[in-house]
Amino acid sequence: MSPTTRASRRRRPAAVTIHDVAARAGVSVATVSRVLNRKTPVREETSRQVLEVARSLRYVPNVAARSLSIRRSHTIGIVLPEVHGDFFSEVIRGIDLAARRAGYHILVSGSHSDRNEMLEVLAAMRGRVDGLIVMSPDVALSALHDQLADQLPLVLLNSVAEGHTAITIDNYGGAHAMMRHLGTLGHSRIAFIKGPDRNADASERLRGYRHAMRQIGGRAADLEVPGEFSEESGYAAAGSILARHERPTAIFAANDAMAVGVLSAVAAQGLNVPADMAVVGFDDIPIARYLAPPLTTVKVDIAELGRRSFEAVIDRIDRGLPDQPRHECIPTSLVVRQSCGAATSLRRTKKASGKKKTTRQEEI
Amino acid sequence: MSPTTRASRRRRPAAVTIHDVAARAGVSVATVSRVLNRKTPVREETSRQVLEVARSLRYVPNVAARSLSIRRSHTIGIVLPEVHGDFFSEVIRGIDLAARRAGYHILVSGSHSDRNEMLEVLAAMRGRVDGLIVMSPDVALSALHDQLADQLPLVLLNSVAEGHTAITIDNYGGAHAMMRHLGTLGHSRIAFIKGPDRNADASERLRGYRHAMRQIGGRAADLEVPGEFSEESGYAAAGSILARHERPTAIFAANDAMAVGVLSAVAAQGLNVPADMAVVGFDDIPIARYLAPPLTTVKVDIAELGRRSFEAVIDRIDRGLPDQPRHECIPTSLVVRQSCGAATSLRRTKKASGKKKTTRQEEI
DNA sequence: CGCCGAAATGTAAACGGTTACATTCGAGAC
DNA sequence: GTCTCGAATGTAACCGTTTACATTTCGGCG
Repeated sequence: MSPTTRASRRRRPAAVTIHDVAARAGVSVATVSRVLNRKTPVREETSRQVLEVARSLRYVPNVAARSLSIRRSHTIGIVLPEVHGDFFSEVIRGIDLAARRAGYHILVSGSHSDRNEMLEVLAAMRGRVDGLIVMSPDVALSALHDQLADQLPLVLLNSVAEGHTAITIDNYGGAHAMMRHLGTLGHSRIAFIKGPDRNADASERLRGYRHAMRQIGGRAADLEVPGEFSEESGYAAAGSILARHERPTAIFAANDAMAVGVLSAVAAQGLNVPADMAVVGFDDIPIARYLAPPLTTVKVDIAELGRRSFEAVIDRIDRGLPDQPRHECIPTSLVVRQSCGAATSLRRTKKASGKKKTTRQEEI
Repeated sequence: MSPTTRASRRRRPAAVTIHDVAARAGVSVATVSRVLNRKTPVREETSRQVLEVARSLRYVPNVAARSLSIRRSHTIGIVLPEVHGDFFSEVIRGIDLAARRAGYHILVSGSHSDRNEMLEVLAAMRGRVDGLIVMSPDVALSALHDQLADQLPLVLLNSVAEGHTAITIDNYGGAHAMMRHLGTLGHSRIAFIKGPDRNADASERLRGYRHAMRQIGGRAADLEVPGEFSEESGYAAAGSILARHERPTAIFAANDAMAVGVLSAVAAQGLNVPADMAVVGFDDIPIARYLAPPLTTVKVDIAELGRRSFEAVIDRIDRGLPDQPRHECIPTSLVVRQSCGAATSLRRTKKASGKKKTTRQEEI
């Protein structure tokens, strides 16, 4: 029974397989496989021959068969709360870029911060991916332990949990630096619009705010207002802040989306930013510089976050898992624009370049 | 040789397979498979038994093996110019939602509108996906014909090409409706900031603008300014428009990102929107309503675009390809806010609900 | 000229499912 | 009790690779 005999036995037009290539090139499938995977010595001559036949036949290896055999899918799974929005899509982009270079694919799914949905997604990815990048700022990871415990290399994004490798943003440092900046400008009654209660980023930013407030000597608690990271919640929060009898002089929104809402609310009351009220955010979303006035904020290199997390999974995949969990922290930088009322000369401050945590950059 | 004998022969901890389940449940692998796939009659009793064992063993079918056997990956590929940004990430979200419901996964990659990169991505997806959703507003699809021609079900997003099913947005209708609206408000010297030259969306929007200008009687050509769909290019374009000696009374940016730049530029010149200059955009990105002043724009249901395109691929996958290419068009709706200077009473106009093309909705 | 060992290649057994086909089971008809 | 026939289940081939192990090839050497 020649190798070609069983071509197109069942459904479909039948694709060309490694057997077809082998037959046509007059060698065995093993040789073809070796040539294609650059393994073990194959005579130059044979190699060229095989390659040529493969190309002429438009042979494309069947990934399923390959995966089944080598037990690798060359795909990594990404589970995020959402798959849209400035932040998440930028993370995806960062990962995609790195993955592509490494010959990997990405499988993306949003969990909507819902425990069951998350479990579902995780279950569905099982077996499809060689590693997992999970971001779950809201859902307690312990709840997912069962699914995550299986021996898949895992990297946590912006959330920490014992025993797992994690990559996070320096939320605390960023918030703290922003507060120092506001302090420098003379502000001390600084209101803070918080993010969702159990969101890890949000609570770190809050921690930075509180710590700085304590240093400044303000009573932070009175000035904290709840928010949900949405423009709408920022708008609402600003409303409540502006209504205070002892009005703060600055508003620090825990993310830019809320800052956008704040700007809108402040303008709606006929007040001027930054003259009547300084407004700052966190994230440096693309439109931040185009707001009126341009928003002072904390810049986060999100794509880098994605890139690093990919490197981390790959690392664990490649050397088998048994290395201990690491924890990386991506530095942030202050971007001073006009909404904070700072003099707007172009100036760039870098502390001893290199391992700086939070750099500061001012722009026009 | 009992089925369990060959467990863990090669690498890795060895996962539990269908054979293990079969052995433990005292049935054959065929029966297990049938139970799990709800195929052909299996006795209620047996079924329960198998299900129980499977659960207790935490059995998860190996997708690679399954794919290899049934020649389906239950995954569809998505190729977009970029994977981040408001528009693209929203498309991904729409597709993800629909896909998840149907038990499908998505494989995403960005092409950066580069021909070679696109070919690469397409090649890498071959065999991994059951169908493709491709958006390539810039790259001529003919260049990709070779890769696309293979028998994979394909749906084009926002671009049309002979012989392919396509889903597009009613860019023409949306732009035209916006122009009618501006006309109603008394504008006739309306500048238009175009999108990238060979971008399909951009040229349709331009077509809508031109057609409307002809009806209004203006000489459109003078008033068209190049743009690149970025905030920055909008800013620059606005600058050149404002410098004209016979200044237009309104600026229509081909997308919201550019409109953001325009607002910023107009403000920078100390002019007021809409009093001195009406500004409108296209897309209705999330922050549009929070801009100062809130932006009048054309709303596009992007998630819906994603959803529909998914339905379309699935359709073709399920019934085998041989149905003729369809072409669907997603309607748009006018969102009147304040940047156009219209009276801002809340009013909602719907023409005979149902197959309306462009609806108009005004809001506070 | 036969022998040796390394290099090159071939053979066939996995990988873990699905499913065509064969087999067994069991209830009702006679 | 036997026969019949559909329902339930089992057997094993097949999906297309990779790769351990077996086999062949071949250049040099005694």
